[in-house]
Amino acid sequence: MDQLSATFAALADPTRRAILARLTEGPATVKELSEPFDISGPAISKHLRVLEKAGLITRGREAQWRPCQLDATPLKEVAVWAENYRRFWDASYTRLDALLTEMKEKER
Amino acid sequence: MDQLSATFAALADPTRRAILARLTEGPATVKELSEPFDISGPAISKHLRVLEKAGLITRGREAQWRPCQLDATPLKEVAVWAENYRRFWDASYTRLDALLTEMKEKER
DNA sequence: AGGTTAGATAACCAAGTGGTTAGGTACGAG
DNA sequence: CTCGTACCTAACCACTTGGTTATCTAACCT
Repeated sequence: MDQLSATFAALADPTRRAILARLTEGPATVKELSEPFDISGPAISKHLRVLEKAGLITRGREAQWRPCQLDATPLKEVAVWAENYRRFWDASYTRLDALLTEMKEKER
Repeated sequence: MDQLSATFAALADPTRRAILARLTEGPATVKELSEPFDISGPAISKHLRVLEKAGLITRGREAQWRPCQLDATPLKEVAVWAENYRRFWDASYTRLDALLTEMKEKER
């Protein structure tokens, strides 16, 4: 699986997006991350492994804790990818397109 | 499944992203879309249904053809979502953060 | 040494995914 | 009317996913 696909797949789950959102406030242990959710520890562990494989988090070691930290670099690729489609949703780009078409019309 | 999750899930497949890329050049029939890929028609049909459910394409009817058209509005949500993480990857934002921290230090 | 806590792993399950082949529908052309 | 084309649905398969419970390791605290 390529990097971009892995990132999109990781982001497709609301729990994982919530974990990322939490990590914007700073590093957290697995226990802290699991607190807001009504699912078991192993389930969180799996989510974290998916996020780690996608390169969205890094994990350290401190005694019996394994603190997680956000790594947003893959999200830059996502933003860049999405931006390529801006002209298909952005009204001003649509107007620009219309203007260009009009100019071409006048040229003839 | 919420809208954003559906969009991310749809984008997690390279074939579907390639289909979207093709549709930026204008509408296309199912046959035309399937041409670049070495997979069966039904497989393409399934991909198109996923894209349609995610609101990324719309489909018309013209005789025996079912032309597909890009609808990029869900991608705007993706771009907005990703932008919220910009400060975690963008160097200039990091520098801004450092500046703000420095200013706070001086205040004390 | 013994108990508690943080976390990972294993084994399992139901549901979903991406692909296939086979067969059905709808339309245009001869 | 019949044939070919475009497309869909159905049934199936292997694999993945998101969850569970049970069990393990590692570190800390008495």
